[in-house]
Amino acid sequence: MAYTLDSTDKKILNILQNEGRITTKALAERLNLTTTPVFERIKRLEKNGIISKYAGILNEKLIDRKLTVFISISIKDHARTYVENFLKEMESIPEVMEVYHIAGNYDFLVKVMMKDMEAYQKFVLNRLSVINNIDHVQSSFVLTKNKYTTAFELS
Amino acid sequence: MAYTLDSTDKKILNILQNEGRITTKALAERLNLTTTPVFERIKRLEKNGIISKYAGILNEKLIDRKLTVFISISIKDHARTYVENFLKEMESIPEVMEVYHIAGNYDFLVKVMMKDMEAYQKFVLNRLSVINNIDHVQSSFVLTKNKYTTAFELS
DNA sequence: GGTGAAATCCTTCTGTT
DNA sequence: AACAGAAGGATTTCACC
Repeated sequence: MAYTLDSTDKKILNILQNEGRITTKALAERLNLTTTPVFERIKRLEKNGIISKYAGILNEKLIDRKLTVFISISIKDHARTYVENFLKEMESIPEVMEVYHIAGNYDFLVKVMMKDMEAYQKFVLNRLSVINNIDHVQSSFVLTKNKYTTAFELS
Repeated sequence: MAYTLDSTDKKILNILQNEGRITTKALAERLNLTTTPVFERIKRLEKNGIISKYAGILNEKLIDRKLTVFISISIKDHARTYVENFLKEMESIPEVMEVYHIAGNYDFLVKVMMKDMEAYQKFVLNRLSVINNIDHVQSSFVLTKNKYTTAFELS
């Protein structure tokens, strides 16, 4: 790695991962430091890309995106152009939140979040099934989200 | 829904989802508004739980969590106590980032992020295989993360 | 690595339309 | 719903340890 995180960096990151809008001053008080070193450390962590962004996380139920589906997809032709075409297509669809190239029974795992089953049907019909390189598709519908975090526990 | 989001709310949310630490003043300037209405709208969106939190998002490669695995798990006994026991166990493991109860070929989808394959082996051996209600486990190793966003496109 | 202080900028509230 | 203005805080830089 470019450099190592000391215990103060880790404490800062553990807090910022869960309270991204905390003031530097409040963060400094929790660590029993003054604002200057904390300010400088945060700026450094941002500049080095360790903190890649700050995200306001919305409650999907309250903005009418109640349906989450994980779609396992295998493709027929694994030639580069076909794979890139598939990925470009997925990239352009706003309801597609995540796309992973995976090793295992399928080639890709795709997470979509949408309003309801009708929207999902339309997505499959109009966006997925029109890609003619697709071999097999298996949809896993999320019944409950039992755990979800973007925060790593740094120690 | 409790109330509807107007177009100003949506613009605020679209920005805060991607720039969670932006100042109210800078946000207001982008919308050609003064700080007061923007400040009040943000507070309301937070209070109503539409914005559930602000998260600093870290680059997993730079903090030594290069391996992501999606684990599909089916359980033998679906009695409530067994399910709750499984979920409690997953909840307590920091490398487990996400757990979904799903409908489909498996019962649960679990996302873990760890240092390397050795750490994953230890996780399977010491945390997963000791749960004796587990029937079948299928691991999908992430080769590349092609798309990842926590932001919904509100319009 | 850290502190303290000063200038600047932002937040937050009140009064007004 | 939004604006303008003001007081109190926070950010950011700088000199110093």
